[in-house]
Amino acid sequence: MEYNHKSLEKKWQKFWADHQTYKTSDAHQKPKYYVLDMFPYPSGAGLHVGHPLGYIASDIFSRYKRLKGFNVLHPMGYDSFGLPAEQYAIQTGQHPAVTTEANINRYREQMDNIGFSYDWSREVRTSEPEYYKWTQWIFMKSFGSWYNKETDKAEPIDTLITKFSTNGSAAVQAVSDEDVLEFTSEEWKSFDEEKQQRELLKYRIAYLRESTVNWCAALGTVLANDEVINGVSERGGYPVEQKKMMQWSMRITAYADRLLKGLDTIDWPEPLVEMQRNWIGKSVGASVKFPVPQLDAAIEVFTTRVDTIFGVSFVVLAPEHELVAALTTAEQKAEVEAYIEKTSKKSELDRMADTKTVSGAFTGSFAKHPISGRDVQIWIADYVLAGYGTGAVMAVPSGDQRDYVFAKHFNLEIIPISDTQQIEEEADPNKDGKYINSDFINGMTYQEAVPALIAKLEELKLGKAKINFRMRDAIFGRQRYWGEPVPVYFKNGLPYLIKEEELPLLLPEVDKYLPTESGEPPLGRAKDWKYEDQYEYELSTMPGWAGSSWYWFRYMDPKNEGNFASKEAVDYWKAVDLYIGGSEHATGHLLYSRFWNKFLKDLGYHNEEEPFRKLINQGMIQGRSNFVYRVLDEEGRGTNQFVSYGLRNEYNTIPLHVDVNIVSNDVLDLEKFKNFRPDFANAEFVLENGKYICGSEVEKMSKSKFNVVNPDDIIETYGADTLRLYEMFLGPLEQAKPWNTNGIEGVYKFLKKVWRLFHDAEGNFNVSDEEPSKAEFKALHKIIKKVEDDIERFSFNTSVSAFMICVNELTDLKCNKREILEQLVIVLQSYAPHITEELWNLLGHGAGTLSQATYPTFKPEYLVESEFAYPVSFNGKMKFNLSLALDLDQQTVEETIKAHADVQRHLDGKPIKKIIFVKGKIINIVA
RNA sequence: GCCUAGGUGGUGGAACUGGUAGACACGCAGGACUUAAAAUCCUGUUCCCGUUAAGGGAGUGCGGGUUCGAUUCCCGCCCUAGGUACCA
Repeated sequence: MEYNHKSLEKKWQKFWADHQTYKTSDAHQKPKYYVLDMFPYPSGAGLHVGHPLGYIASDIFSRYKRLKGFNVLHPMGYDSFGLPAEQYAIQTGQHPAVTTEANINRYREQMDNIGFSYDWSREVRTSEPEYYKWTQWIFMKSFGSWYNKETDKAEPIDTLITKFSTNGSAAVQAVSDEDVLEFTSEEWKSFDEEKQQRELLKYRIAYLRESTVNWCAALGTVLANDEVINGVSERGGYPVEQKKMMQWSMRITAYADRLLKGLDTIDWPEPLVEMQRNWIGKSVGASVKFPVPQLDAAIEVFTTRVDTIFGVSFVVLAPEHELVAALTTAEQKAEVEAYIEKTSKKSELDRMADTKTVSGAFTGSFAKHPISGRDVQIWIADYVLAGYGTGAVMAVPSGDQRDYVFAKHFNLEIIPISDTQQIEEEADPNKDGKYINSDFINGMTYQEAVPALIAKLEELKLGKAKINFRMRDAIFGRQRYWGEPVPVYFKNGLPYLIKEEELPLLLPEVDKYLPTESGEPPLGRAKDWKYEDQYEYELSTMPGWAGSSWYWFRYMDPKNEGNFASKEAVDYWKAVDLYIGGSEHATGHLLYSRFWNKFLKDLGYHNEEEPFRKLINQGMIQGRSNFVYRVLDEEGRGTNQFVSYGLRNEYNTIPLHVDVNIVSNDVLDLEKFKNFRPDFANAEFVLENGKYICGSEVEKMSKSKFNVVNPDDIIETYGADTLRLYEMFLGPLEQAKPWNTNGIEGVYKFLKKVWRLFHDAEGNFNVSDEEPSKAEFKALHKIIKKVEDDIERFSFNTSVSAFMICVNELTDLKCNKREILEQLVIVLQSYAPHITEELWNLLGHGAGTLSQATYPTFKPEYLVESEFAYPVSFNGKMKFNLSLALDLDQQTVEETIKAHADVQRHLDGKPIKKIIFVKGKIINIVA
C-alpha cells in the first residue's frame, strides 16, 4: 500500500476525536506542563496558512512533553467578543452571536484538519455567559478593591473603610486619584453615604471618573492607548480625537512598578520586554515647584536632571496647561491666544511629525526659581506635552537640546552649569564635570549634587524625589454592543455593583446595534432593561481585552460554576509554562494579563506573580504574490497576450496579480489561468523554455492580492503532516518570512520515504525482528539526541532537516528493523502525528497509544566513531588525514604525530609548537 | 534620533560554548527506469583560475583588531526589518 495521507489522516483525526485521546487527565502524580496558544478572534475570513504556525509549534512541544512524561495542559478557545462581528451586525442585522458561532465552526474545522492535540473538552469562548460571568466577577472584585502602598498589594475596599473610620485619610497610603479629600475619622463618619461613595470611587481599582479619552467617531467608541497608532485607530485607520467623558478605568498604574520588576523574572523575547518597559516608561527624578507669587500658586515640573536646576533660565508650559490663562498678561494676551489657536488646529499627527520648527509664546509672567529666587520667564510651547508629567518643564538650555534650540530661537539666556560642558554648538547633557554657577552645589559631582538638592528642596517644601510613569490607567468601557455588560447599576448618579449571585448579567437583546438617538451606546436600546425594574444599568460594555486577560485560568477548570477555577486546579497548574503568540500584543493583552494576574494574586486566589513564564513570538507569515505580465497595445490597453517573466522587458507590459494557487514553483498553470477570470479565457502566452514563469513579490497576505493560501488546500494535496513539517521547515519560528509553497515537495517526499522504510517494494508492510546493526543504531541515536536538543531550544526547523538525514541514512542501510523503526516513530510523532500513529498501529500497538509512549533514551555510546581517520590542519590550513586512537595520552600522541610521514614533511625540521585538541580530537598542529 | 533583531550560494536556510562554512531542502543541469507520462532513483551544482582532471586562489554586508584558527569575540562604519519618540 502506498502512503495515502488522505484516508490515513482522516481516520486518525476521527479516532482521536471519538476516543478523546488528548483529553488532559487530572493525573496529579505526574509533573505538569502548561502549553498555551494565544486564542484567536474568529474572523469571517477563516485561517490562512500563516495562522497555524505558532499552533503547530506549540503542538509539537506539547506532544514532545507528553512523551517525556509530563501531564500536559494544551487547550484552545476563542476570543469571541469583538468589533468585526458587530460591524457586520450593523450592516446586515445578523446577531453577532450567530456570525461568531459560524466563524468558530469554520475555525474548528480548519484546526481539526491539522491534527492538533488540543483537549477540546476545555474549550472556552469569551462571549459565552458561563465564561463572561467570571469576567464580570473579576470586574466586581476590582471595583471592590483598592491598592495599599504599605502592603504593596490590592486589598478589599473594607480595609480602606476601616482605616478611614479609625484614623481618617492621613493613615492611608494608597494609589488614588489626585483630588482625594483629607479628613479625620470623625469627619469620615459624618459624611453621608453619597459622599463616602464618591470618595471611595477615587481609590477603587476599577473606577468611574471623568477622563480624557481617545474618541473614535467613526467606530462610535473610545479606544485604549494601545489601540491608537499614530493618531488613528488601529482597526480601520479612522481619526481619533481627545474628548472628556465619564469613563470606567482600571488602575493599572498602581501596578507599574511590579509590572516592571516582573519583567526581570520571566523568560520573554528581549524586544517584547523592552516594549513593555518603554510602555510603562519609568523615569526617576524629582518634582519641583516654581512659585508664582502673584497667583499664590506654583508651577510644578518633573525633571530627571534636578542637578541642572541652576541652569534654568525659563519654564515652559504646554499650551493646554490649566494656569496659562491666569498667567498671561494683558500685553501678551493676543500673542498667547493666537499661539494656542494655532496649535489646537494642528492634529496630534502633525504635532508629532513636525519636530523641527521651533514655536512658542511668552506669557508675560515670571516664576521664582525655587532655590535662588530669581525671576524666570514663563513660556508656552507645543514641545511640552499636556499628557506627560505635569504638563510643564523647567528649561535648561545648556543641558537639554530642545531647550537649547528654543533658547537660541527666542534669544533666551543659556547658563553653563558644568566645568566640562561644551555648549557653543548644542546642548551638552554630560554628568561628568563639577558644577559651576550653581550656588551651594558648586564643585560637587553629579552623585553628590542630587541628594543635596533633594534635601534642600524638601526643606523648602518646593520639591521632592519623584518617580514618573508614562503609562496611564486603562480605559475600561466601550460604547459598543458585542462585549461583556458591566455589572453595575446607578442610584443617585453613583455606581453600585449588582449582587454576586445575580451574575452573569446577560447581554440584552437590542433591535439595532447602533447608538440611540440621544447618543447612548447600543445597550440603551434594550427594552425594560433595568436593575430591580428601576435603576439604570451601565450602558457601556467591557473592552476587548477584558475576556482575554484571565482566560488561561479558565482552561484549568472550564466547567466550574462556583469559581473562575477551583483552588486545586489553580494550585496544580499554577502558571503557563510556555506561551506562543504574536508580538503585536506586547502592550495590550500581555500587559493587561500580567496586571489581572497580579490583582487576583493579591486577593489570594492564586500564588503566581507572573502568568506566562516563557513566551515565544512566532514570526508573521507574509504573503508571496505572483504576477503575470499582460502585453499592452499602442493605446496602452491590455491585450490577451501574456509574456513570461524573463521576456517581459521586450514588450510593453503591465503586471497583474495572479492567484498563487494556480502557480507552482513560479510556473503558471496555463489551463487554470484561462479559467481564472472570464477575460483570460482566450489568453495567449509568450513562453520561455516552454513555460510561463511568473514574477513574485512579498506583500501582506490578502484576498485582493490573490496570495492567500488556505491550509485546507495544502492538506488536500499533501496532507496535514506535510503541512506541519513544512511550516516548521520554512525557517526559525521567531523569524518573519513569506509563505512560499516552493519546496513543499521535499517534505512530502520525506514522508513517503518514511513510509517506504516500513514497506517492501510491493508495498506490503515488512518489518524485521533482527538485531539492528551498529550503523543503524547510530542513525537512530543521532536523531533521538538532535530532536531532543532542538525542541528544548525551539529550533524546530533544524529537526526537520535532521529527520531527512536520518531517513536517508536508514534507507541507504535498507533498514527495516523493528527496534529502530519503533523508536523513530516515537521521535517523529510530535511533528507528524498521523503517519506515525498509522505506523505505530501497523507495528502492532494499540490504536491511540502512541501519545502515551515514552521518548527513547539517548545512548551516547552509539555515536562513538569506530574509524579514526579525520582531517587535521597544519598551521590553520587543512593538510592531511590522521588516523589515531582517541584515548591515548598527550605524550604518546605527540610522538606518534612526529613520526607521521605527512607531519615530518610539513615540519621540514622545525619543532612542533602546539597541538590543538578539540573534544579529544586533534584539530590543528602549529609549527 | 534611540532601543531590539538581523545581513551566509540562484532561493529558504544549517553551522548549539571560536575548530573542514554552505548541512538539509528547493531550483537548475545531466543521466537511469518507462512506448510515454507520473512516480522513483543516481550524479553535479559558492565563485574564479585550470580543456577534463589533479590542483590552486578568493569567499559569511564593509574596514580594522584579538587568535594557531573568526559566520561566531572586540572596535568603527554601511544596509534591512520591527518597535519607539519633542517623555523633560
